[in-house]
Amino acid sequence: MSLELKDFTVKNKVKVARIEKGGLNQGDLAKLVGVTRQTMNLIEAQKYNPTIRVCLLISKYLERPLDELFWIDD
Amino acid sequence: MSLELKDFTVKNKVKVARIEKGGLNQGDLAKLVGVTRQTMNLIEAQKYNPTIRVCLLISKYLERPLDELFWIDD
DNA sequence: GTAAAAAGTAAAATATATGTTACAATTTGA
DNA sequence: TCAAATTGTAACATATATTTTACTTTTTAC
Repeated sequence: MSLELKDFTVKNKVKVARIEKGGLNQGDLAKLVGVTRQTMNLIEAQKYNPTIRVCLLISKYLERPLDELFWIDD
Repeated sequence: MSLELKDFTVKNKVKVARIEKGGLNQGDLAKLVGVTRQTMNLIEAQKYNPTIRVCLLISKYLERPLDELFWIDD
């Protein structure tokens, strides 16, 4: 059984970055980005693999580069 | 009718970056990343919105930062 | 010029990101 | 403390990313 795409778990520091930004809760960020709070919760919990569009909007509103917010360790 | 998520079109320069890397065709890159050639074709044609995992792997194999490869114009 | 390779594309099926609703657990501030 | 705000989570529904198969068009190399 070879290495599958899903073996590369995407890690992120969205939660840390959001809190460092200050005064922004999950619901606020979700609303800015245009997803539900539940989706933002799952992203912060690293439970799945968002689309680049959502990531770009998170990057924009948290004012952090994509490469700083999302990575895979290999 | 307010602004929807889908109004933010994701742009990318994957095709340019792949060709600049040299000696890598769509099929090669697709195989490295672990998606089909058709998916890579649609991504390069900017027909849709890939997941961050696929983007991270493209970034890795093309040796370009995410922020350089993908963006939204607003 | 022509054959082979690469790229573009499309329809139908499948996997999964995201939404909706609802409730429980935890944290925060008075 | 205790109530309110925030966060975690779960089942089910929906939208869409990705696959599969297959064919056409364009590019490349001889």
